[in-house]
Amino acid sequence: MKLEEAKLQFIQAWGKLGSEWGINRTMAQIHALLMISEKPLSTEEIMEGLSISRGNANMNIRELLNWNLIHKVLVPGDRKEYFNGEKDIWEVAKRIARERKKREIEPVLQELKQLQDIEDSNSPEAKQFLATVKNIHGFADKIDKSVETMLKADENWFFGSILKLLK
Amino acid sequence: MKLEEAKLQFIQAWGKLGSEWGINRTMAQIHALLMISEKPLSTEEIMEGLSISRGNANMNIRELLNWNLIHKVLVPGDRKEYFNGEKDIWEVAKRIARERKKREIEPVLQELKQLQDIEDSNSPEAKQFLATVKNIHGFADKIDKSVETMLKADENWFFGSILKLLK
DNA sequence: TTTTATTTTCAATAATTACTGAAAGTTTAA
DNA sequence: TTAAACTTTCAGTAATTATTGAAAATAAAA
Repeated sequence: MKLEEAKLQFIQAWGKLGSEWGINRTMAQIHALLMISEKPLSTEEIMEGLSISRGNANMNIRELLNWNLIHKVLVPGDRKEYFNGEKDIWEVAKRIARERKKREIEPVLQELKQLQDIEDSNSPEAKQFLATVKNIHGFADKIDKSVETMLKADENWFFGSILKLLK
Repeated sequence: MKLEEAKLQFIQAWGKLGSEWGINRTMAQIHALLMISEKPLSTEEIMEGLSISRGNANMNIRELLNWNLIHKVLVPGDRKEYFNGEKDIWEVAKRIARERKKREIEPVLQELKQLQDIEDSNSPEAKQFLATVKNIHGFADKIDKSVETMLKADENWFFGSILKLLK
């Protein structure tokens, strides 16, 4: 396979994976493009590389900056902004985990806690409800703590600990 | 809070969480409804409970059956099908993990393996590309193996192993 | 059989989400 | 200043994804 072909396929695959997990396809594609580029790219180059409009490129670049998945690079003597992508996938995973924990897991934990405070908690209906909600709450809390662990750990330690269970 | 109100809020929350993670909102809501119901529900009851059409209910029920997240229950002397949901969230997590590993992680692993086989792998461009792809491939493989571990483990063992790292 | 209850399918439509492109805004250099 | 280079915004549009509802298919009962 030719390099250019492989690059395009990689970008497609990353975009597809992103969209399957609730991340905008273009955002994932820009991220992919920057991960495999040896040098930082400008907005123009990103637009060109993915055949997308300036507006689309800009919006998704901002979002990737928010997620800390790419960084702005200043090139001396050039007014344009350039961007480079984090290339260490362990870092990428940690940053995604950090964002999603904050945006999605924590609010659900919050809500589940509230839902356990219901009146007339003695009917069988209420008991079933409370049992399920408590079960999920406990689980979500463990996930939350596991993500925290992962954010503190280094890759080898983290996976080492899990994988040695496999034997 | 009243039980009925809490139930509705739970269904909303579960649907939102699902859609944030690439799972159809209605599918997640039906699953939520069945998790907190003490008795199996018919298609009619699900339609009613969520104010959705028969077609929508049917499609998503089939999909939940495929994912093994709900089960068909036969009520003697009744022609209708009833469904109940898995209420143990650890089981739910394992079943979702199993499906997504199969549908999404495995194909990506496959593809990443192919992408490493490129011609002219000596240019700096190609080296950057290969380094990133290998990095991701190795990572995805670890995730894949971790999910396998989780599928074999029981909940306490699994989380115990991770959480004790936290101290 | 024929009738009735139930489930499945799918074309049409609605809802949601993403994208474009041009105008407005901002920054730097002349 | 003014002009040029660049970035951001956002209304309009396109693309995608989800839903409806009625007809067709299937299964059980009469």
